[in-house]
Amino acid sequence: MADTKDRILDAAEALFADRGLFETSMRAITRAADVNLAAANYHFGSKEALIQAVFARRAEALNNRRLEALADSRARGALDLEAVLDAYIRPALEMARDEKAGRYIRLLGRVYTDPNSRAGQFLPRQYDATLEAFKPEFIRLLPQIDKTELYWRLHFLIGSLVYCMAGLDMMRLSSSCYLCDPADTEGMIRRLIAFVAGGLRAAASAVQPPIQPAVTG
Amino acid sequence: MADTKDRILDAAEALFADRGLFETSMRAITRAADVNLAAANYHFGSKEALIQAVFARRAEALNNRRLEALADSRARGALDLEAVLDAYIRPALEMARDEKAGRYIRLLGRVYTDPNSRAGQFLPRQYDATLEAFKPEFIRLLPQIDKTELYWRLHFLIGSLVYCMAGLDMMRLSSSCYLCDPADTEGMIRRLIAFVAGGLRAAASAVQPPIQPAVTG
DNA sequence: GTCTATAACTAGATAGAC
DNA sequence: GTCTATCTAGTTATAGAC
Repeated sequence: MADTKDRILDAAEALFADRGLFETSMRAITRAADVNLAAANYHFGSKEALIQAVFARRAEALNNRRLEALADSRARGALDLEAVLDAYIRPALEMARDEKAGRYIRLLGRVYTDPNSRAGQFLPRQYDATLEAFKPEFIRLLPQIDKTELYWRLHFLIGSLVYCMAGLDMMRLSSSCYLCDPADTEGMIRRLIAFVAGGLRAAASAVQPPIQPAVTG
Repeated sequence: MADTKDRILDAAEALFADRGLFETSMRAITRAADVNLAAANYHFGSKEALIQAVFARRAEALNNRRLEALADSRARGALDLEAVLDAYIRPALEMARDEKAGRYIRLLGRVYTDPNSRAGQFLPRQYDATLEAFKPEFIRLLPQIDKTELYWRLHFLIGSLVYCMAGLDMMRLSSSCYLCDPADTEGMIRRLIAFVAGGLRAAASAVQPPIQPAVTG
């Protein structure tokens, strides 16, 4: 049996992932957690603080799993591009399969594209350092790609990943995706790695400089 | 001077993009539009109906620009993978530069990862047909990629694109992206096309079948 | 730590005058 | 079509008994 604080965090995490931060009331959370409304405010102080607690609880675990995966691969000496991508992508998508932590991954995928959400203010702090730790590997493995280009590509990579995290429910968005099995985590991980590896390795010359070099307003 | 209905749509679109659907009250919208609260309900009936009207207003324009771009390229006979991607990606990201329609693109990018938002229910209907129109071209241009693999890759493509649409504000997510200029629309379009083209073309063999073929729960 | 009760406020929607 | 005023129901947060 989880104690009150954990039950509130679990219920909040699940409801936030399903309905959104703002759409979820403290009353709905405490009802789901079978806890008194006043108790939630006693433990967390405010809804805002509860939101932060929900995110803080899992961020460190995800960061650690990514950094450990990178260190493990490095220890085995086999640090090619696919291995680096695996270390970054796999922890997130495997966590998505976990019944409880999976709700956090879905939630994270949702608020990631939400710059004005309150989450947009602390998420960078929670995940920036880990991305920075991966960056030297990308630079080393893709010396032919200039840095501006590379950073754009990392941006695109994160977009694909976040979209997968946000929910495989979204696959309905295209009716034709009936062939894709959202439950096939391993297939999704491998396919995503192959896709972004291909994108990262694409010839830099494929991008011509803008037609109007610098004078554009 | 726009009439009342358009002023309400404009204000709603802007506020929805900045704060989210649920976070924006009818009062905030009518205040921004300098319109009476009751007038908004008179014209649209409910907040829900107003939300639908905001999305419906621009969806057709975006679809048409994509389909016209595809037809134009086809008419010029130069229909390679990059041209197809350009026809799909450019209309969205160029629209993002427009002062008014740009707010819709940001809004669209945000709600796209929000399957439980009310928007998640009508967005598929609004954009599915257009994606279907592009799909035969991808199949034709990438015959070596099997369909399941290809549909996954289209999913990843949409993820990258949506992330770009959602906001270049997000680039702050990684401090190192100071090199990327979010205002460089043309550069972003070309780089995104190069990236996803590389991903779509990646060797299919890069994805091995899952370790446990079919028996996994 | 947990509860009841409630304060203080905001939401969407509408009735009815003009 | 546009307004004021208001209804009903929901929200966060807290005071104070236990």
